Amino acid sequence: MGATPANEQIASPRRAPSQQRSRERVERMLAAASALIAEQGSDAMRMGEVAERAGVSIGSLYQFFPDKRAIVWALAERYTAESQACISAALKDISDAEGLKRAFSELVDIYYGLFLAEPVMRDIWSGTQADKALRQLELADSRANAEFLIAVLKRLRPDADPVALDTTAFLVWQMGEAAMRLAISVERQEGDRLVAAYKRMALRELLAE
Amino acid sequence: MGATPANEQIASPRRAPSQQRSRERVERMLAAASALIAEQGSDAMRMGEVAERAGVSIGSLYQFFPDKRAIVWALAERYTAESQACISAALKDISDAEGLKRAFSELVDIYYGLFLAEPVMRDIWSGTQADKALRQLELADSRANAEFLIAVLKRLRPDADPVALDTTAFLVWQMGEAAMRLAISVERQEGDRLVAAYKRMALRELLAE
DNA sequence: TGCAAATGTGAGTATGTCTCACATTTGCAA
DNA sequence: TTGCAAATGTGAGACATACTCACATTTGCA
Repeated sequence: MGATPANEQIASPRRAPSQQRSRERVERMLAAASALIAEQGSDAMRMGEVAERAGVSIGSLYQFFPDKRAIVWALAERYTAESQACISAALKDISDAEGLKRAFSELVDIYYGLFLAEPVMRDIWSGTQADKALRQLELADSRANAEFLIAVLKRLRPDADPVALDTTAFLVWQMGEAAMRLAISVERQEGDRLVAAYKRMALRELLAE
Repeated sequence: MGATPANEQIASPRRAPSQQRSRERVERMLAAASALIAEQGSDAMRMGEVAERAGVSIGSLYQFFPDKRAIVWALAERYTAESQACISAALKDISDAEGLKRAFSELVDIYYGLFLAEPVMRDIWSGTQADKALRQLELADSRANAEFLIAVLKRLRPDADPVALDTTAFLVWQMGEAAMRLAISVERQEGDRLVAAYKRMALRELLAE
């Protein structure tokens, strides 16, 4: 292994490519990075490999991207910009509950499809630079915890579809973990509000199935 | 910066400490790691520093932990084991909806408290080894996206508490992103079920506030 | 007491990110 | 056309850090 120093900031391209030539080269760098991420994941992607595949020197790479993360981030930005437009379009002219229902449902499908299809997004989101193996262990842990919840639900609702209960309980549990993660990443006060809101949401789902 | 090779597996302690002496030393290593993580985060934690602070050589560290992640994971395991017991106790004897309500609510509070108080858990969960800065950017993006949802809700429910709507929309949105991440980490079929379940859950929350 | 297994050591290796001094090309004004 | 500054390009190597390994020491036990 090598080092990964404490990181301080996200830096934007160190220098914007102003000439045609460099713009094309930057494009090639991004394409190479995208391909490598699709093949091996951003963690295994090597800067030297990106440079080689793009047909540029490693120095050129660092001319336009201050560090490795900047490349990944630049790729991610394209999708987020794209999806932002899509979101605003989908939710723009909703006037009633029925409209919200349809638009929201469609939006989720589109998003899900995007995540499924786009290797770069998959890589970035399926653990944000983290370990695949570690994530699997976390999931196993989470499943074990959700079991307790499943047991409760099955006791309270013996005649419900078991698969549906499993899904609900696992989702509720995972949403809980996600809510906690979120809560500790924001201001304490907002975090408290979010956790309280999660509690309501989860209970509504658990009780009124 | 240094290298971070492709990672393959999670390995357990390379060798279990069988003598009293080594058990104490392993304990010191974990304590040192825990302190360093609390101070600077696991990403900035250096193996050499852990060894030094524990008063052992770096070779000893690797005698019992196959790699850096193993240390972090060993620390995390203590908490997960602890919390697992807590969960099973809280959900053990629930027989009615009222009981579930109370027990679940309590459970969430305990969990939230644990996350808030425990630096190691904070570190592991607040982005699983990932960038703090990147996470902040993601959050900002997510907030921007949630804005569209907030706008819709305010249109549909002009007289509701704005702060509550903000919280709900942001939470629903974040839960959506979390659900997608989850969905692409499991088998496709289960992923589809989870996304569908999220959709129901989110709409229930959005419509029946 | 002796010896094998367990444990301890830290200089050295491997592998990666990123820098820097210098070469080349481009746009443009004189 | 020429000259020159700014933009761009290069890659050897500085640098940082995880991890290994050949060897030293200590322990449990017959």
